[in-house]
Amino acid sequence: MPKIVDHEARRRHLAEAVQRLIDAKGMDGVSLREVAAAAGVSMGLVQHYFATKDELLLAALRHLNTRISLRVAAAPQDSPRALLRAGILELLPLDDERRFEARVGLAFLARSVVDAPTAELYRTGLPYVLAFYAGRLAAAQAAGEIPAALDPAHEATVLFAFAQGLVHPALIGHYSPDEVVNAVDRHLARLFAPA
Amino acid sequence: MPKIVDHEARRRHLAEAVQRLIDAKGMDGVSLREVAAAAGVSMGLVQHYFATKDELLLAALRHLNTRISLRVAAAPQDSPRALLRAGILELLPLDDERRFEARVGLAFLARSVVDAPTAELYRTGLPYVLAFYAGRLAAAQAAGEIPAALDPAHEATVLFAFAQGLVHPALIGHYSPDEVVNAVDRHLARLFAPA
DNA sequence: TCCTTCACAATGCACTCGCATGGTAAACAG
DNA sequence: CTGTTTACCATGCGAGTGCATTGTGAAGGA
Repeated sequence: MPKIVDHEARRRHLAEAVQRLIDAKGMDGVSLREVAAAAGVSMGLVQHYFATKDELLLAALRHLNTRISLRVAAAPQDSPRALLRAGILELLPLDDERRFEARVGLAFLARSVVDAPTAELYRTGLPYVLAFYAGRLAAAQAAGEIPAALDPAHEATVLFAFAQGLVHPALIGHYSPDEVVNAVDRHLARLFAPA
Repeated sequence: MPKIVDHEARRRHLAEAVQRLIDAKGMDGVSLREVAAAAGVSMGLVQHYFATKDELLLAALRHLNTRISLRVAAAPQDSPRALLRAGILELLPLDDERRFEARVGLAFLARSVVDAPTAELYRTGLPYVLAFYAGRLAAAQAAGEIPAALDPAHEATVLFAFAQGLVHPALIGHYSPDEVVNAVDRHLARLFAPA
């Protein structure tokens, strides 16, 4: 047996280099050579771990998704409302880290329109995201914090779409982070208003 | 004076070819050669009307914006509510034409993250779009169709972000056109509910 | 010791890219 | 007619692309 290497660590390292490149130059600023340079490795290594560029990009997207998911999962589980709020704010470019993720994420969103495997990733992931929101909404409903007449699934759709729709205006500077948080809080306040 | 040519017509023709290419292959599927081929002209002509590729892409985005704006402006001016609804549905991929526009628009949205001139276009355009929604909401308020306690500017933000957030899930097939329309109508119905 | 296997590295290839260059044809002014 | 201006076309260049190929060194099993 030859050298022992942590494959997953290498792949993560490369995926992060890809994300940094997308953040800096956009999706078409990503070339195998630049990825290798950004990761501080040779181009041969990149090819060793990813057979094609498509695989590399897909891995970068998966890595992004798991990072965000982990952060949401690590949010304090206090009240359904707080968890819901945290789950929304994690998607919005409120600080450097989330701004980075939002920029990269938007590039992949656009890619998914013309790349079937990328679209498939979103298509399978979306139900889980919506179920998360709907679940918190239903829990709040059970606790009597939200009118029972509301449909959690529909409210989850509105909430998620609303949050997603805030991303781009925030990225180009139309809304400040404070304005984004305020907009979200006003929306939540209305949901959690007494019937 | 040499040959007389309709410059704007030529530029529009090229801009539409660019949009078709973006729809088919995404933003990085656009090359000067392919644009020329898609437009049925020589590559030299493309260069004659656009000094750089960036200019060409920017023209394609402007052309897209004016097309959508014209359609919204042509909507029946019945009630504020109907106009508001029409103004939202025009942005959503409910039929082939709007689906085409949404796909192209999303590509430019992603580009605006890394291309300053593109971002500038969105940044200057957004206030007008939001003002359109806020204006219709205020009119409905004046007519007593919407609770006076609501803030038109905030509701415009929510409405527009919500609509924008529906675009991508609809594009990848998570929501059918009917589901999209229903979601919008449910949101509107709540706004227009008696206080 | 040999030999296989894995982990890379280096190079080369065929292709595409945006753009610059240089030419030609047509239309009108003089 | 000549000259100038505009509208194009064809070609070429240098740079960069993804990927295939080949080579090399190290780590263990037999």
